[in-house]
Amino acid sequence: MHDVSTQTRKQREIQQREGRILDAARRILLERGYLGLTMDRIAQAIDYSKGTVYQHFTSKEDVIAAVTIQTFETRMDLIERAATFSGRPRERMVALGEADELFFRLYPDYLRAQQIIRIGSLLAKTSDERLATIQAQRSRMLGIATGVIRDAVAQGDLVLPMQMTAEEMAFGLFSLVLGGRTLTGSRSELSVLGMADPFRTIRQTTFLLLDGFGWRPLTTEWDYEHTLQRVRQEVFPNEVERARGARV
Amino acid sequence: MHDVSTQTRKQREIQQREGRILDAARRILLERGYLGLTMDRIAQAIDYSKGTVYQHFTSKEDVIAAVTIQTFETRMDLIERAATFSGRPRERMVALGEADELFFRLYPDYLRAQQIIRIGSLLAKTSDERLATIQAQRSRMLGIATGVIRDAVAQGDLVLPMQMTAEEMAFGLFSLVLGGRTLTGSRSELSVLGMADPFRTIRQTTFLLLDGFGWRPLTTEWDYEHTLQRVRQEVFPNEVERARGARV
DNA sequence: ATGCATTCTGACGCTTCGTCAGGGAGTGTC
DNA sequence: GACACTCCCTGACGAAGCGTCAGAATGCAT
Repeated sequence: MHDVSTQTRKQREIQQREGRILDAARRILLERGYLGLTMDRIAQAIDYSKGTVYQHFTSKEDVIAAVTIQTFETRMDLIERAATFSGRPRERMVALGEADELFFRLYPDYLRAQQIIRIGSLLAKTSDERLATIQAQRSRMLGIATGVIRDAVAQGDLVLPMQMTAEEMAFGLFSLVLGGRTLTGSRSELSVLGMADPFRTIRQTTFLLLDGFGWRPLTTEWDYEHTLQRVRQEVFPNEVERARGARV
Repeated sequence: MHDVSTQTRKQREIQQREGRILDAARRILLERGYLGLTMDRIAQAIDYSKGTVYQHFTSKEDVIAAVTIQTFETRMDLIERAATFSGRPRERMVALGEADELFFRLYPDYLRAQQIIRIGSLLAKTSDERLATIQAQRSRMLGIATGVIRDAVAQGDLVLPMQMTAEEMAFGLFSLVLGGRTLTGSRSELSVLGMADPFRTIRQTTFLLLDGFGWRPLTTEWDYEHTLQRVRQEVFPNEVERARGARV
């Protein structure tokens, strides 16, 4: 073996380069879309040869997967912070929703990468390891949501309706949010719908779905707008500020 | 000008070929995914040269768009039939949901094509005319949903909650269904969720969302399972039978 | 048969992908 | 400082797909 510090320097350089690749990919993806993202372009952007890029990623789909994995960590960070919010379980669920809304406002490129990756035949081109990571991330996020649901049941705030499981309820909530974001993402669909503030609509619909679940206290019994204010001030003051700045 | 009937024969032939192209594309898309769909492959499948395929479509994305447009007509057909179902407005909304569920059961390839087309930079490669058609189709479908919502309001069964508009409510419903289908589409996500019957879960969640909207009669006041049975028997006997056969 | 119009074809140039033989650059040894 | 060794980087290359277009083929009219 040779000098450790030198070894490390090189390794650090490589590690760093991976970050630069992802940054470049993110930018290109946002500017030129999926078809505009090419390995040559990435290589040129980071001023290395294509072969070097291929030492980090097996394909351009693999790069995109890595982009989503990286950004997902930020997403989880916000969600985990939201989960620490103290209050009735339903208030914590509202906090989770707010965390995710802020996330999508702050990182609009995530949605795009996500949608590309979701296309079956593309995901198949990523490395197995990355695939497993994505799987693990999803289940981590799901765990937090079902956890809050179970807490609500334990506290007597919620009786699972129609013999649904906590997972099925979480599935419903995720569906609503994912679908809403997807529709929001394609400008043309929004214009058809003539929606002013899709984020607000998704939020309101989520509130009403929770009412439909019979999750106490209902919106008629509790001021969730106030809860929202608290979450924003107490948990996400910086993010709210940044989201205000970012035009989405 | 020459003989009209001959002219027509040729034109019919061309028309017919367009159908064959779409059929082939659908099949290839289902079997080999987006990346496996190539213009050469399509040409080979219909036993014509690539150039001929290009006389119908400008690009492979254009083909996919045409696939969705064609299948969407089937979707609209089911939805329009559902809209004729007589009953309280909420029952008609249930009928719409059932129509769409049957549609996705019967034509699973639609979801795939849809997701591809939704990716911005791909949609950009389709012809303007097709783009306009897609736009028109969406607004047609939206119109039916908002129509039912407005009927409910007119009949006093529904008071729009939280100052939402009919369009925003429709947006919420579409979001839920679209998101649910998307999650259902990717096997890996389902396995994480451990869902037995995602279609049922989406249906139940929709019911509960309508409850959340305060749309009378609520599930506690009315047997919508019975409504569902009626819809299936009275409007979609054939489709239900076919859906039973199709393993999705 | 001949001319004309319309349609079809596949070879072609171009782009991107992913690979890999060969050329550094850095490190350790004497 | 020379040499050997390892690790990393490079860009040229074959393969594959895209979209085009000059020319062949087909069908119709006279």
